[in-house]
Amino acid sequence: MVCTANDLHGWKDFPKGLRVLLLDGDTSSAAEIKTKLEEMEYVVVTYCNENDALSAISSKPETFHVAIVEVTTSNHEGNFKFLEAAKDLPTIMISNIHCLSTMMKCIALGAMEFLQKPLSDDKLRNIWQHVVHKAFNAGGSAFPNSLKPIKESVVSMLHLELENSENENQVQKNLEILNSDDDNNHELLEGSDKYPAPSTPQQKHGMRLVDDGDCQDQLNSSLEKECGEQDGESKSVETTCINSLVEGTSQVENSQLPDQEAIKEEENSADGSGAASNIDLDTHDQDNISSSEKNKSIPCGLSNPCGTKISRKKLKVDWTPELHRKFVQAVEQLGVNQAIPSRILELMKVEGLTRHNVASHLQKYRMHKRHILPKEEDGSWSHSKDPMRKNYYPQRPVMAFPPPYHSNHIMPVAPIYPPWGHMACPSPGVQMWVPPGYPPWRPPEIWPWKSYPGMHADTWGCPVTPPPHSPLSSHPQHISGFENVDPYDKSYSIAFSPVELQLADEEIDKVVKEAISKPWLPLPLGLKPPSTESVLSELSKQGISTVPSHINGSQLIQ
DNA sequence: CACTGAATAT
DNA sequence: TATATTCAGT
Repeated sequence: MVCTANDLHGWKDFPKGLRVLLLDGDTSSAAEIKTKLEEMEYVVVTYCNENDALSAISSKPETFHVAIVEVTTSNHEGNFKFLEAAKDLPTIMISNIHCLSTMMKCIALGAMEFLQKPLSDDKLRNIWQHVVHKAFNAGGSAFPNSLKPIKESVVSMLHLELENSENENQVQKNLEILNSDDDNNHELLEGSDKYPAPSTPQQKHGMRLVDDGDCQDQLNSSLEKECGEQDGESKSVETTCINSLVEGTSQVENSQLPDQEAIKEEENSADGSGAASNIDLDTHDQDNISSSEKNKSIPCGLSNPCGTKISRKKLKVDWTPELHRKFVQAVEQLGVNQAIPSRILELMKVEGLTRHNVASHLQKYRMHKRHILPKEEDGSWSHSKDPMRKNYYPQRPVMAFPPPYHSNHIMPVAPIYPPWGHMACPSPGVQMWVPPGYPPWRPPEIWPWKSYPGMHADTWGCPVTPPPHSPLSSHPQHISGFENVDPYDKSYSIAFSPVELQLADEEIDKVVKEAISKPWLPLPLGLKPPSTESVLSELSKQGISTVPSHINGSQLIQ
């Protein structure tokens, strides 16, 4: 298996958001540390006396991942108390005092580390390592729930290393040991957890083992995923991890310089379109030695002696928000009915992306647009659970932009309805019938897709322009064509309000057309199939005098 | 043959 | 689940 971005996802983001309890009687020192930590994207809660801190951890033991506790000559009894009370919380003692016995006592009582003030940035930055350490060493029932995701994340990564290193027996052996050690003994790595973790815990042993060029692309795309939105600090943290993974950098703290290469490479690949970044999906010059035997590349696939650079299994494309945004943009530019993989591919201009990749993604995209994933089949849809949804109208089908509008940001949709508009743009979510009791349409932003942090609500591209009106506000009464179609309108399932009644005619028109174009779908409540005459009459009212020949074609299904 | 879109596999 | 791969149809 290759390094997937997902596998690394949890890891590289990991330090970010880690919750730190900071107990420091010296408020200015506390503030300084808090500031630093927050710059490093830790979440810090400061306490100035141990009682507050104690009550905090006793009432909500899962609140924090790690604690930093100051020891002074005057308060160390209290802090020792904290230390004992916070056995499950990786705790780092900090102090101005240089008393060996105090240090020893702290450590003996379970502190992970004893640091002298002033704290270096590096020490602070790496406190997450204690969390990981604890996550792997804390056993049994004492294992804090808050650490589980972290452990899972790391386990996932280690597992991945295992699979990636088939070509290195030594490495694999080490990893097996490491993996089998997950649950308890880490002598091999750390000696014993009675002793303080060094400031650079041995987790790096595991990381160092990852040495597979295969990861590079994926890592880049992972990087790319985050770069758009995150500040430099967090980037440096994550690339720190990545670098140590890829290059075997052992000193995590020092790895910021090498980072620049990766970042630069990525920046270079960013095109001029203004997109935040660009994926470098390279599908031709690397090998995946661990390619599966089942694949056609079968027998000589493994460590093929003949092939220096064999055609390796393609990397999974990670459809990052950015990549997806390009995709959606391309689809929108093309218009739904022109959005075929090859053209999307052209418009996306993403190197290495294949038509197949796009086709696959397009398939999924369409599936969701057709809300093929029926969830909430109960009646709960009528009263939106999502407060946003209420104000969100899927208003109109995604239409092609005229060429001048091909900018790289999502344009307000000024739909262009070609004569074949309603046919050309089935926009199934918009026009599809909804059986009674069935969720009429789910705005894309609440699709049950994996939601990327920072993924914009319109990332899935559909309603790019929130309608200027709510159903109860001044709704233009004479919108031509189908623009007024509002499949989400409650009028399908809920009593018509007086205002909504104004829409009724339009809705009926819409319904009629829908019925014509999709005869296989059930009619909405209370409606009978229209007669051909009435349909034609309605159409002519809309200025459509002739019914396109394909209007009844089953080709509409596609 | 090259492509699409759906089905199926991983 | 997300993406890749396969497959049938054009």
